[in-house]
Amino acid sequence: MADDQENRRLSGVGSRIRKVREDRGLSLHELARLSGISAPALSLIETGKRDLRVTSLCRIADALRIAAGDLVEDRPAGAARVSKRKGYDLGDYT
Amino acid sequence: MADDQENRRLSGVGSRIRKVREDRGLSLHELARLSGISAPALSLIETGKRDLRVTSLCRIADALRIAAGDLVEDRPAGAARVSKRKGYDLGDYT
DNA sequence: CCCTATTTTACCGTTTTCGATAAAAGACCT
DNA sequence: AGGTCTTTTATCGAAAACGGTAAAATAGGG
Repeated sequence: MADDQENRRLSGVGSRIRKVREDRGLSLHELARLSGISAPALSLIETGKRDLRVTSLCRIADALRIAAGDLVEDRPAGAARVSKRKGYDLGDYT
Repeated sequence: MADDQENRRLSGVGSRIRKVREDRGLSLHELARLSGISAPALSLIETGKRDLRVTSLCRIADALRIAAGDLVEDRPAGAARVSKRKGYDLGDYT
């Protein structure tokens, strides 16, 4: 762990959460009440210092009324999302 | 915990992982090697018995070459995804 | 400056993930 | 029947999440 790539992932998740929360005009304490996750824990999550569990992610997403998938990746609101794949052409997989 | 809604969520995540893995023709052991998550752990995850961490979800998604967000929610491959938002009109938030 | 609200950080105790390993259970084939 | 591959389940120990609480920072407003 302390992997650099994973840190970036968690930071991305955290900043996305923070962004939406601030858009909603919510404080950490309010989001804590809505999501059932304590404010200190939320702080760690939003700053990318905690590797949260999937159910926690979903609780936060529900509280923010956003799709949980939109928190784990940068997904421009109305993105087209074509080509998830059709005929899998994945390289080596060795 | 043992919340019913969360169990459904985890089951959904697990079955989505399993589906993609089988589409790729991978065994649990192979996915374990690709993702760095042990086969027993993967078994628990795919059967919805474990609340995995976000970084684990991402490692699995990377190994399967799929977007991590597509694992946490049912997102029909080429879905339009309109209207994630426009002007937030969320009800009470009390 | 003081006061208040918000956020961050630290500590503690409980719970849970996770890898490793092993064993049990299935599935499929000859 | 055996054999092999796959999946599930169990147990163990380490690491980490999480809530709670409390204490520091960090803002903003008067």
